[in-house]
This record gives sequence, C-alpha cells and structure tokens, in this order.
Amino acid sequence: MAKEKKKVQAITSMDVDFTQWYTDICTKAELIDYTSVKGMFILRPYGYAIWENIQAGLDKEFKRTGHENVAMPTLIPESLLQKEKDHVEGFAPECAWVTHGGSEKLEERLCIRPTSETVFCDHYSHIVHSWRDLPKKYNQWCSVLRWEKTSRPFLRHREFLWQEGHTLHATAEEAIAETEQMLEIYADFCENVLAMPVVKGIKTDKEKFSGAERTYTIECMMHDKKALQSGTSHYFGDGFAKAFDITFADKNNQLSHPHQTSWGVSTRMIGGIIMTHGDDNGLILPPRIAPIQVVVLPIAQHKPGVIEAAQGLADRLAAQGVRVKTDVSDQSPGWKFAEYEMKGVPLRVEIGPKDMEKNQCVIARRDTGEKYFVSLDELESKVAELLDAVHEHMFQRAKRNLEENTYPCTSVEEVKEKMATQGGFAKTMWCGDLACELYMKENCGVTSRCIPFEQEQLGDTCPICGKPAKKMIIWGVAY
RNA sequence: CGGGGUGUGGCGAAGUUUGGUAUCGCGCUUGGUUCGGGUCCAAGAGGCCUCGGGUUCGAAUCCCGACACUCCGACCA
Repeated sequence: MAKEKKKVQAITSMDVDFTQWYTDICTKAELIDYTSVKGMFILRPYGYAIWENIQAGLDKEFKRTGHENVAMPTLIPESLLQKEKDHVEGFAPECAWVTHGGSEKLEERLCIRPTSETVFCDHYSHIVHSWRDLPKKYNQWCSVLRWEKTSRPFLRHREFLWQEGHTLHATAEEAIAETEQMLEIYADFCENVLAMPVVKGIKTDKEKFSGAERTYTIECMMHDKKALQSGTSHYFGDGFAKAFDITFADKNNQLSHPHQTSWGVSTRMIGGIIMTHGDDNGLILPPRIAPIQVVVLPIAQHKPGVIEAAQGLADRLAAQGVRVKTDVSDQSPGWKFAEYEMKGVPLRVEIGPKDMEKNQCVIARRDTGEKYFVSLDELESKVAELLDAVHEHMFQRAKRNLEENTYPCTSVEEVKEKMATQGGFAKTMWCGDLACELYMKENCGVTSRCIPFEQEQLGDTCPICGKPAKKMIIWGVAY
C-alpha cells in the first residue's frame, strides 16, 4: 500500500526518461509552473529564490569589479536593431514585435528586446565623448524575449531572466581583459557556488554571438552527458561602435571608436544545477545557493517540548546566518523527509524525544544520504562543516562525470563511435575550417563546444581533413 | 518549422474500437488516529470530458477544424 502511494508521486527515474525526469523535478519541486502562453513560465517562489541567490552572488562580484547597474527600456525601434548587420541577422528571426499602441498602428514597429546591445550602444553614443568617459561598465538585470520554437523549463524560455553586462573601453587590450575577467567570474561562481565544474574556452566563428569578434564560454556537462553553455562573454572589437557611431577623443585628441564587450548568464543556470546534481529522489541544491540550507524536522512533534526544541535549533542556526526552515505541519515525518529531499535541501536536522534525552540531533545529508548523530553543543560547527562538505562532494562528483566522459580522439571514426556508444565530450585537434565543423555535425551529430584554454597536443593534423592543426577543440551534443 | 504522441475534477489514469445517467487512485476539506522514511480509519467537496463546428433522438466516444502540452529532428542562451 505504502509502495503504491509512493509510486504515484515519485518522479520519473533518470534512466527511464531523462527529459521527463527533468520536467518532473521542475514542477514537483515547485520551481516552475506552465502558463497559457507557450514558452512563458512562472518562476514559483522556490525557483525564484534560487535565482535571487544567484543574482545576489554575481551582483556582488560585478560591483566588486567596478560595474554599475542600469535599467534600459524593453522596446527597441526596428531601425535601431538593424544598425549592426550580423546582429540583426542573428536575432531578427526570433523577435516579437509591438505594432500597435492602443488602437493606433505604430509608424515604426518596436521589438521586445531579445538582448540590449543596440540600446546600450545608442545610449553610449550619447554619453561618451572623451577618453575621460571611459571605461563605461554597465550591467542590467532584466528579462528578454525570444520567440523560440520549442521551449523547456529554464533551458529555453521565450521570456527569461538574465543579466547582461555591456562595457566600453579605450583599447582592445582593455576590452579583451574585461571579457576574460567576466568569464573568470562566471567560472568561479559556477565552481565555487554552484558546484558545477566548467570547461573554459573560446567559441568557433560558427558558434559565436551574432556581431561578436570573439565569444568566450563556459561549458558544463549534464548528467545525460550533454553540454550546457552556462555563461558567455563577448568581445565586440569596435564593430558596434562604428555601426552606432560611438566616438571619443583620445589623449592625443584623435577621434576613436571604443572597444566593447558584453556578457551574460540567465535562469538557464538553474536548469544546469538541476541536471548536474539532481537524482531520482529529486533536486539536490548546492548549499551556497539553496534557498533552504537546513530543514529542521521535529519527530513525534505532539510530545511536549519537541516543537520548541526544533524551533530552538532553527533559531540557533539562523543566528549563524544559515538559511533554515522548520516544518511543524501535521504531515508525517516520512512525508517531510521525502518532500525536502525532492526540493533538494542540503541538510536535514531531525530532533525527537529520544534525541532530547541524549542532548543530540540527527543530521542527514541530501547528497549522500549519510546520517550523523550530533551533540547539540556542536550543532553550529557541524552544520557549517557539513554544508562545506556537501558542496565539495557535489563538485567532485560532477567533476568526475565531466572527466570520465571526455574522450581524446584522433579520428572521426573514433569520435563517431564514442558519441554513439558513450556520449559526452570528444577532444580532437582541429584545423579551424568551418567545413570540418559542418562535417562533424553531419557525420557524428556533434557541434563544437569550445576551443578550451587548457590545450593538449593530441597530434599535428586535423582528423577531419588531414590539414595541419594547432588547436584542440571539444565536440559534444548541446542543449 | 517538419514527424510522432497526448489532451477526461488540482495531479495521474480508465472509459473512446462497438454512441446511452462520468469512473478509479492520489491530492483537497472535516473529525479521529499515528509520528525515527511518503501513518491508518471514516465522512465530504470538487467535472461546459481542451476549444469550435458538424452527424445523431442522444457525443468524452463518430467526422472536420483549431489550440495546447510533449517527444524526435532543424534553429537557438
């Protein structure tokens, strides 16, 4: 009977159907709700709280590195969007347009921003005149809209929350340094806060951002061995500046175009967290962004003093800055265990009459399921220690997944065989030609993920065309 | 945008082949009971059967159309 009940509410097993498992977690852990508009999702309080924590962490880093937040308009006139050729080609197909104001048809239709390069450029052209005005380092937290054909919770929304940084610099060197700095901030955040190991690198021309000269990326590997681009940072050169007529007088009173960057991460990261860490019991949240880090559950809560004891432990942890919740609802303890596991709460503290007699509590880890009997005198220190241990273990586990599923290959056949049988990433040398990328897509079903910063010399020639090759590239199937 | 699948109380399904009073489980409400891994018992509430047309005395069921979700491709953060 109990088994039947569990089956009804259980999420689909990862091995049975990975995509269904993913969707189950999104809805059953109360992160997301669907709406009546395709591709538009509601971030429910628990899902939004994860985003708020990501936002808080990154925003602090942006400010530490001298960036200022701004708020730009949602609507972009068509003429403005068209100023940069590559950019408009990249985004026009997925723009949504406002054509009417009230009942009046507009003279010029307005695009609901898919990204804000053009608005920033227009603004910068007004406010930048002198080398003294540089650098300009702006960021905005907002939502953007892209009319995607297919959508999935977090991974592909038609409207999604993100952050877009846009900076202007006097020199190319400075702009490139900025681009690289922001990629490092993303990479550190992924690894140290989200416990997601990354591969840092550069996108090929085929995969780079529309209008960029160079796109840096961090790529993560999900549980199903597919790649998720988790953050990007672009160097634009002075292409946009020229298109938008942004000029400044340099120290020699020469009129110059500044060099530009943009960089962003989105709520997609939450999809990455789910698919990197989750298991068949639900979500597993990295402690440093978990909205609830510790849930305190009273056992036999009708017995005198138990609820008070649980609340007391929660108060002690809250005083230490731990995000803690106590659940004294009349659900059974077993139900609560399953519920907070589904929601990925890193640590569970149990306290019942037996514990109270012994001046102890039980702490259970979400990542390993291990349970510890902990003296109440050591509560704070043990929780702090375990939160770090959970983070570290989650990171190492994900790193192992990445490393064990990345294969150095020296022939197309080998890539094809590995991708067909194992999945994951394949590393090969590459000549740099688009034709070879297209060939890989056609024959192995993979796209280039990045040319990693950490290069290895796997040979001297491109295994696809046989021409000399200097760079190692990573191939994979991407989300 | 191409190919498949699915739309039935909040969720998951049965019923559709062969038209005839809308069924089950979970959840929800109330009362009791239990509490260290999704307690148990009882009583209740809740449905334009996705939407729009048609056929029929009668449609969840048959026919036509739309929409949505979902999976697999192509495109994309």
